[in-house]
Amino acid sequence: MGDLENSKLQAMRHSLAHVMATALTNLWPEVKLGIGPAVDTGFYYDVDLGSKMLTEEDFKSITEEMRKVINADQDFEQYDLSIGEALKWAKSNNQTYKTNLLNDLKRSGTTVAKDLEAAELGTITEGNSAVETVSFYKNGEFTDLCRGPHVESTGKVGAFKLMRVSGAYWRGNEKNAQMQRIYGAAFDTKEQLNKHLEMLEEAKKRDHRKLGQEMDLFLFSELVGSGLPMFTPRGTVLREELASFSNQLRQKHGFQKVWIPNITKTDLYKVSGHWDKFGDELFLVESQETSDKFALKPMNCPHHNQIFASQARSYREMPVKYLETTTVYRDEKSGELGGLSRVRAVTQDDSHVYCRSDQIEQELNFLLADANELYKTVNMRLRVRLSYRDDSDAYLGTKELWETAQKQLKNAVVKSKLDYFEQDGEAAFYGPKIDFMATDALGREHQLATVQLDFVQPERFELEYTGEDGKKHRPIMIHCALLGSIERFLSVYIEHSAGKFPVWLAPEQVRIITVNQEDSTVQFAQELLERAIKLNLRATVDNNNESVGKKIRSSEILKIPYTVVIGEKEITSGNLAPRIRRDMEVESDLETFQADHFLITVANEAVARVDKTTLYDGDRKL
RNA sequence: GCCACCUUAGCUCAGUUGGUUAGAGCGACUGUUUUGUAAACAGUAGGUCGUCGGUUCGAAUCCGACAGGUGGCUCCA
Repeated sequence: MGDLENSKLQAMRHSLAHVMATALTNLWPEVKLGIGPAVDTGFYYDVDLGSKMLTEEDFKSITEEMRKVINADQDFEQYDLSIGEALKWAKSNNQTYKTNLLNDLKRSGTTVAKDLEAAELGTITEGNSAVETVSFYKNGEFTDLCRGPHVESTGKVGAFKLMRVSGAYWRGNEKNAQMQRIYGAAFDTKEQLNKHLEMLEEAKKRDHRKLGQEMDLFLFSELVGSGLPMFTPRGTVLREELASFSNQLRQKHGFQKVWIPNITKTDLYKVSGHWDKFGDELFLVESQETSDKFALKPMNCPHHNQIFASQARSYREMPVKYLETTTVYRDEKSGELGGLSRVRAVTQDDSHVYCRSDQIEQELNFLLADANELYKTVNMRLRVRLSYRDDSDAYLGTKELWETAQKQLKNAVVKSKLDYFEQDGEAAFYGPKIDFMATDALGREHQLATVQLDFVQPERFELEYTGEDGKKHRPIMIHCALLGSIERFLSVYIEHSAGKFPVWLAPEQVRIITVNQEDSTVQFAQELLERAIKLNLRATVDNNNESVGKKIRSSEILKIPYTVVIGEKEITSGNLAPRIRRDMEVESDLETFQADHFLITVANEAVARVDKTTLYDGDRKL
């Protein structure tokens, strides 16, 4: 989409916010308006209706009122007022939020206007000079403080649908009053809107919480507590296959597995500096035997540092690389939890490199290659953001160190051929980083993997190695998680794949169904199962007293990739006609198999992590 | 943590304006059937209606608190 079209769409969406505000004012004249910008897929307006609580049932009347405003095709007229006059307008209309905005604009030298507000209000930030005049838009009887731009008239606003209402703090600050935010989706055409709504529908069908239950992957229990997922045998297969893939990739590059306990004395975090950073998020553990204070680990690096520091290190053994898939615990605020995407027990496929500053690039090459391979295998497009420091003093470590590190970061990324962009001021205070963005089958972007350089922890823990010169040197640390957190990754991946896992990840790869329960049939099925298990396949026999159709159905519901039916025919011929999950692409000559040939083919497919699944494509429903 | 909404059997859901023993489908179990590529038939067992408290002659239904969930906000990356 071109910039021009894009800005037209933005104007249209923003105009719809005004149309909605007009409708709300018509319906509830006492409404106080906050701000109403265009967003990604539509628009919203924050409003204060006093004690009136909007629900989705109000959408019908609001939408009808909006239709009236649209049908009246009122012109959007722009005019300027001095700040003083604008304040009078706000006061006489009892628009206290607008008064608040105008007062800030008046002394804009001191205003910290958020980007959204700046765009919405047209705050002139250059030179920090106070604003003297402000822009208004009027349509029909409705007037609003607004920079625009708008479409010419209310009749030209495209297709929209009110989506939901939720709470939102005035100016995004939790100390301020809470307003009601009404969201609408809006697009140029009805078709585009429908396509968007269809995508949301599809997303709902794939919701990992729904599939997690249907496919028996994971669960929560009120007795265990919120944000603490448990995984069934099926879900655990997914976790372990993913983790072992992620580990294998790095083990090929010299990473070694380590193991650490899940709790530690809090002193560890006083040394690392995390004590202050984590604050309330730290789960504290009380010892009944000693006076030591413990905490559940919220990250692994300080523990790993102890392993590194346990010996005198030579430059010859650098880099030292540790790997561990382990769970960290963070006490998130209750309202922030949701499904597997935000949990309180987070399993990271964590790794740490301790290296010399001249080895950064080489190590990054490895990690980028690993990330590339992992995301290629799970069929997600990857792009990266290089997050650098800016000129402020908010960073630790020398400028020279930052410069050489950032240069190596960029070299490695260029070499990896990944799409990338660079951003100053996005680095952590302790080092620059690479953030990976993975795009799922519905086009949504997720941040999963990260690679971060760290100049601070080696300092805090006084990590060192002896150089060629016989002197002590500080290593650089590189933190890396390829999946990020397994829980979060699964929340994304289950929706990405809609639960149609490729063979290597499928909790159950082959299901053997018997046509009847006669001894010969069951025995043949049992023997086939044994051969499958010898090939490390995850297979089961279903010899329940049910119709074949019924048993096929339950196999389909579990999205098992291959289902074979065993009856008279198979027993006599020794050939199988596997039923292949519908989304998988198959070469035509693979339709009937000699039994062992079939099992070996599937086993090879699993080992090679071949992915035959076809992903969602908006125009082609699967 | 804040705002709104939600919580009835393992799952998905009915349940009139508060009124006897709270229903259905799927699943589970038992029996009949011996099944050929997405649902055979019959029967049985499952619920202190999330928990605690209140209003009422009477509460799944009304009110409150708490827990859990959902959508946002804030946070986090």
